[in-house]
Amino acid sequence: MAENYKDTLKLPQTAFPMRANLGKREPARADHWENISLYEKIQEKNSDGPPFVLHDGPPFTNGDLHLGHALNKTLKEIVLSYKAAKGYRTPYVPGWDCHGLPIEHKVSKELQEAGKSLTTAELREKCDAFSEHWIDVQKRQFKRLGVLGDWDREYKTKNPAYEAEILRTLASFVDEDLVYRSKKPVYWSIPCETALAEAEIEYKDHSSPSIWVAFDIPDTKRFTTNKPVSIVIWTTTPWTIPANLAVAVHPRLEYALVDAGERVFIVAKELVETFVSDCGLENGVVVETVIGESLEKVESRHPFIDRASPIVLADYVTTESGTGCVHTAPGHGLDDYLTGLKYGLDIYCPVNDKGVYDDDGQIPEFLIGESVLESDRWVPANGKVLKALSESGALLKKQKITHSYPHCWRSKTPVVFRAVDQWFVALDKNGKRNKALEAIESVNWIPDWGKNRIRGAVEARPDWCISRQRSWGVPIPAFYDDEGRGHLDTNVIRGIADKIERGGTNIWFTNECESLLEGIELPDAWSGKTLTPGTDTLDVWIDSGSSHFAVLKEKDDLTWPCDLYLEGSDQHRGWFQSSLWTAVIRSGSAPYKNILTHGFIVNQDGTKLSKSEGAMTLEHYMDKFGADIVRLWIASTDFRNDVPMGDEILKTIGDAYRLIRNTYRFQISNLFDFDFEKNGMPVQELHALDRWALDKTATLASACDLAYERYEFHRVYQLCNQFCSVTLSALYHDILKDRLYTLAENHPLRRSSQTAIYHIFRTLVRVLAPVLPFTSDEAWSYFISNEDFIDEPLALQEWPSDTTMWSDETLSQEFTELLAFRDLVNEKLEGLRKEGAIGRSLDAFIELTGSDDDPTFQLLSKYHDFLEELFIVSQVALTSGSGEIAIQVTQAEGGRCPRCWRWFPDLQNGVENEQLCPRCAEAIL
RNA sequence: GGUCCCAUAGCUCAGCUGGUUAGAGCAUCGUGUUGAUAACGCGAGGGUCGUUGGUUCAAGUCCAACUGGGACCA
Repeated sequence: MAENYKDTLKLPQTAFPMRANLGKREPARADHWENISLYEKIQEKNSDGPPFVLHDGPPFTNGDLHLGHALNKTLKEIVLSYKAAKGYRTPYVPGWDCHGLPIEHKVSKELQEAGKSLTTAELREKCDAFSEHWIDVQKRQFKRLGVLGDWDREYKTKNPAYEAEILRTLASFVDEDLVYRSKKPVYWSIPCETALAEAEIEYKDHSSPSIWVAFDIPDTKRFTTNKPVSIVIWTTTPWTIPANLAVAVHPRLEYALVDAGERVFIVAKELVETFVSDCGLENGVVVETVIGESLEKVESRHPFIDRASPIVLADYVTTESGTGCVHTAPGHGLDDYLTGLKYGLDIYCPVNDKGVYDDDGQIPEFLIGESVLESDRWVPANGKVLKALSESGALLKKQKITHSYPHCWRSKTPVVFRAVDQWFVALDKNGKRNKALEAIESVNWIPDWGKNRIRGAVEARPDWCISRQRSWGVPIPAFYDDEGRGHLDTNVIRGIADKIERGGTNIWFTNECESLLEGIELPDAWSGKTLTPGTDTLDVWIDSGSSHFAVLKEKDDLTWPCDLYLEGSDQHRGWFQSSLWTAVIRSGSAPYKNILTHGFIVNQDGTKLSKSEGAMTLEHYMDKFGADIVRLWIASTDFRNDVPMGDEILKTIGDAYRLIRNTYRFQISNLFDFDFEKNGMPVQELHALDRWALDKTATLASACDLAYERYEFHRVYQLCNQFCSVTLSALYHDILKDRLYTLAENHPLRRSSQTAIYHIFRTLVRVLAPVLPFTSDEAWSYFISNEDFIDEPLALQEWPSDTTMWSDETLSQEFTELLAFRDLVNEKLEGLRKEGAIGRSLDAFIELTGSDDDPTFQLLSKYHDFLEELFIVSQVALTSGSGEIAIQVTQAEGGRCPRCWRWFPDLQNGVENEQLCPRCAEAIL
């Protein structure tokens, strides 16, 4: 019976499951790797290899990982895994970015909702715990993703030793005399007496006065009119008028002089009509127009303070509302501030922490002590300013306006914008900016446009504001005297850094001044002063920007500069830049040799990920699809551009994954009775088909090698995908089935093919391991011992090196031709199949007629004995003739061998009287 | 609004320094097989290379503008 013959076949056997069940099974493998200290073993294996140091950009520790994290970390992992396979020593110290507003904000909010109010030190404890919690979570999720690293030596920006290094970076800035104190406007909550960050602002509707104010221009001779001329501004914050230092116009806008009878007003030409009607100047007539540019530096006078208010140019001026002439108070607006810097204006802010006007010698007496806190009712400051404007004849019109206005998230009151003293780093001093630009040149930027991007960022960056009025960060060890002047000293910073290294930054918030400074030599200039420690913290970009000092220079096995930073392209302005500045200032050169950037995850249609999709955690994807699927998806895209994600893409990746998995499985299962030591054959002795397959494998390995080298992982994906589906599944494996299943166990052809499969598997699994570590390692375990886990995981295997010996150019060309001919045969077979004459190709007989002079026919003749296998048919006859090669396909005649299913002319075909073909008869002896 | 980046079949990618009818895999459709079987084979259809101009004997490939998308900044 036929079934009995099936039992005599060498059918594939393996315990390697067809169904991956990755979501469930991967965690065990990740655990296994950890249990056997795989990372350490890899390091040990390559301990004498050349170093390749990738410095990890630390993720922020405030939530579950999402796909963006996976993208970044997987790319790093692929690089390192490949480099390790190539014999490089690849120490990898993962890091965590712990300080910062989002955490402080979240924690504060929770405390507020619980009705608790804590001291700064207590708040910081909570932030620390919050951050620590997410470090644990994220670490677990990264390990689940298959990220191998030195997790025991991870770095945290909140570690005391790290914090000390941050302060030493600051000290190096002070050494170079780059740090200075100046004002800059920030959002300010008056009831809370604190600065607010963008994230702490809530926008709500608010009713404000809306006023038109005329600033007289004394020099009327420059205009054709001889009436008094005023330039008109429009504002909704009357209380900032006392701080007005300029009026901004757009350089390329046209401005009109509107004659309203007794006076002439300047407003943007486009807005004349609305201005005239808003201010009820019915008789207004345009008598002259000038271009904005020509008004630059023309002097106007402050309406009630004896002070010039020059006209300045600014690109941000629009004609969407107002008059096209913008009231400019550098101490009360960011645009105004930048314009102020540009024109060398004072960053003037007469409003103190409590939101009232200080007596600074300029503020009119009637305003001193008045609060500028906005409310929907009477605001004393606004009222008195309006009164003064009105009395001086500058107030053309006032009305109420309701608009969206920033409010404090905590006190729910309107916030003000006010300049407060900040610490800055002068970036142009001592040629630092040029140094930074030079350092950029020494770095290899991938893709190359990255250089332009960071160059633009470095060139355009204003002086670095490094102070924040926050709690969850590294304190700036500045001391303030009785007059409020801030003092920073390099010795003191270093002394404090040493203390913080031992006791953590909390000492700054808990210890008394004396104990902080105890044992530290103070500069002479500080003597005799009563000092108070400041409460500002450092910009967190100094935190992460100091990582190369705190990590690369602190650990002996790492290098400074390192070989590679690999982050999203947004870091050109962020971490790449902050790291560059700290390195250039403190060490004179860039901390990295190569910068590789990736794009961002977008929807399949190319649009930004919506909130709900973006909020989907990495764990969700790993549980549902598997880490290897996530990783394969990442490898499948050209990550230098946007990385699309969607259901269709996930499905495609799933299909590609199954193709690879089944390829592994087919190979493993057909080696069940193969022992390379005993049954392996020398490559030269292998059958041509097998040598061809090895040639293809060699090509694949070298192409993938190059692709990895160039960080073009999508090429690895494409190459392997095509290799599995075309070279193997459709050709090599399909042809091999007959040999492997039906020939006698030790038949040379069978062993030849098994030898090739053995080599191919070892190569393929190694090539794909950086992308698919779980599945590749799983397959490797089954390949080695037919068990799920082994002690020598795949990651300890070297990159395949014997592949170059498999190349065979002549054979490759011959096969290219044979395979092209095979396509023609297949077309014919399909025709016969459509007619219903045959089912499987094995049912066919092929007669080829061609000229003996025809090179293709000669080639076919050379491989005559192999053609049946190549075409997977029962018989192939070659007949000499003339002209083009004719392909005659007919149904095979005679009988079908019940064991191998091939047809033989002299075989009886009948269930009753079964008869085997000679080959099979021999095989089952 | 500014700077930078991207744009080739339904999807993911090739297409080098411009040169014959633009390629691959997957997906789709049809079909065979049931000895890789929640697997595998065979065949077929599918793109005016985002749009519009320009340079050139010749452009997916160079230039410009525009459109759409993304990153950063404002």
